Amino acid sequence: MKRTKKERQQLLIETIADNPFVTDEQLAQQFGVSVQTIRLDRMELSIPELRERIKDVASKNYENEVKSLPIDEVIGEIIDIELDKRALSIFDVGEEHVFQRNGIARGHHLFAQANSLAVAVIDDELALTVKSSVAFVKPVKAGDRVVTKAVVRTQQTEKNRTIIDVTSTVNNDIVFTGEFEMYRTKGGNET
Amino acid sequence: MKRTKKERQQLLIETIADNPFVTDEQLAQQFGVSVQTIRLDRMELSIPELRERIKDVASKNYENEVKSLPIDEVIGEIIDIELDKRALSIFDVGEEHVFQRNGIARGHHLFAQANSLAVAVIDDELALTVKSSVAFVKPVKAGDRVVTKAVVRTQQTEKNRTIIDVTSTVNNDIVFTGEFEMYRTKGGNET
DNA sequence: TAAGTATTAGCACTTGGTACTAATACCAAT
DNA sequence: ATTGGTATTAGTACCAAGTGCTAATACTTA
Repeated sequence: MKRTKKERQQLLIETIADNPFVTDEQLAQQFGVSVQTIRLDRMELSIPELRERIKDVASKNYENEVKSLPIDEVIGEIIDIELDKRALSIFDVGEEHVFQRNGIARGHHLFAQANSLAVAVIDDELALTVKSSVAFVKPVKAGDRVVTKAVVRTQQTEKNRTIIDVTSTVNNDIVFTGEFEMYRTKGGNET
Repeated sequence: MKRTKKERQQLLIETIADNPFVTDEQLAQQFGVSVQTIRLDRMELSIPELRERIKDVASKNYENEVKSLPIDEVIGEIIDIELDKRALSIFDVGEEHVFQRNGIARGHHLFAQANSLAVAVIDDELALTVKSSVAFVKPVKAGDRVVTKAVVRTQQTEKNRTIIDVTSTVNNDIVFTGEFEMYRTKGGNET
């Protein structure tokens, strides 16, 4: 037994906070108690039911969501895209993206923006990064607006592979360049 | 009547895109048709039901908020480190790190773990990634535990530069390799 | 007028719950 | 041991917002 209702309820709070998408049934199993117990716990703690929790999360986002991500799964905001040709995204660097010590953006955020864009520009159901070479040319600071451009290379090295050149700039200064070799399911030069 | 199914369906798409929180019943009323008609329309257009739509919005948020790339100093947990020599971290891949479509981890999470580790292993106040070449050798799935090892190359190419080789494995299978060229303020071969 | 599409109706069933009642278990104190 | 109080479990009826299916009706148009 997990000992004392109290402990269980504490755990319940944390579990749900951590993942609001969990059902009573899953919780019951996880804690080795009945579904009813979970329900009672939720009532005592006034934790709403799954659907309400989800709705909360959804509507919370929804307020600032409309502009944030028209296209799924992208770091940064895509502002222009021509599938299989080029794409452009912007990413505003915040305090949370930089090293406290020196205020310089962590490389992986720039990489993430570039990688996301490379995935997005490919007109395919499945695109995966196979290899990539990148250079962090100049430091990027909090407050900078990084404009990233991905250009699909026309000639293909081999079937199912596409090379994408990515360049990121801040105020027209190049801060990052990268070459991404992507795998795709469909060929990628016809259709 | 709103004329032609087609027009109604177009409107339906827009209405739902604009506000995913609307029920079939509300839509039916708004368009002056029956609930069944709305359902048929949704099916033809493959628009999911209210709850699914909300869940989508919610999880989209959830990803952007919590997981896109956590602010944390290090992506993954460092379990062993010898400064300027080697470091080891583990990273448990969750549903939130993968493409919904195919369950494969997004490249930038693996990159982030590797990059973080490369930064961490350097015994310096300031370490920045200058260049990096990486290869995503095998797909990583949700539930996988990625063990990443960073090894500092002994010979230096030039002053203030250090090369780090990073290898990530899942169950001893290599899934990712990378070479990171790091900038550091202090020399880097003494002390 | 007959065929074909579009629309509506109705019913059984599903998920993940609420609300409520009743039974049982457990632990302690008198 | 009996009583009491809390904790837990079980079971029922019900709800929202659907899916899936069948069948009937309406609208159009050749």
